[in-house]
Amino acid sequence: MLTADVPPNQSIYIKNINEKVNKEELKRSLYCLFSHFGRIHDVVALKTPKLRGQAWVVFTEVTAASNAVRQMQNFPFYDKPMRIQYAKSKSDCVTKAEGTFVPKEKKIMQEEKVERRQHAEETQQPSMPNGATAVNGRPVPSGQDTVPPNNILFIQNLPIETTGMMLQMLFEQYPGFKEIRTIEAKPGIAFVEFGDDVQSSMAMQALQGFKITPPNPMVISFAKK
DNA sequence: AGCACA
Repeated sequence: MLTADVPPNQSIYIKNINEKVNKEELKRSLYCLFSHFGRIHDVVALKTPKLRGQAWVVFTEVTAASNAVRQMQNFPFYDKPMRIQYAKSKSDCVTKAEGTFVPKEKKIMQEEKVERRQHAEETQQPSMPNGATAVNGRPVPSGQDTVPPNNILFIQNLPIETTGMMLQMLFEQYPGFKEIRTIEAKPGIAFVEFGDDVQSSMAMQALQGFKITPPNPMVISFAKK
């Protein structure tokens, strides 16, 4: 009832998105924010008059989409609560993959005013900053991630000789970085605070699996509230 | 509020 009567779909439809955020940044943020639920096939966002403030995130699994719809419902994203539903139809990237794609001959190009008020980037695929789709060669898990997003990250599996300074060097390059917190009594773990959940997610995605020393790929998750 | 992908 809450999520409208749209049948499950591997693509989710998100609305009530802050329209001021730049399209490419939006796609990157969505990718980061939702990649914890499973592998993402594509993120679609348009800034046309009809479509701004909305976006689609295409998962490879319906179950990932289901978890995303439930867990991220009303998530404060750029100061506005996300409203998430299943998409009404399959995404083109999906039908293309399964060979059932049909080009739209119905709709002729009637509304083509490519709004390029900003830079004309053409990076279509929301690739990750470090190109990582897996941590340590393992696929990104999707089940254990029931911890909701948090502006504070929990870092594990650090070599015991890691210093706060070393961590700061790594994390301060990401927007919104606030501080590193280590615990004397507990080497090997740390907390890293960011301004908000979106920023912490970006850093997590970028540094997930990063090795300060070869045998110690970082394991980053959201801290529990 | 608004369901597209060229």
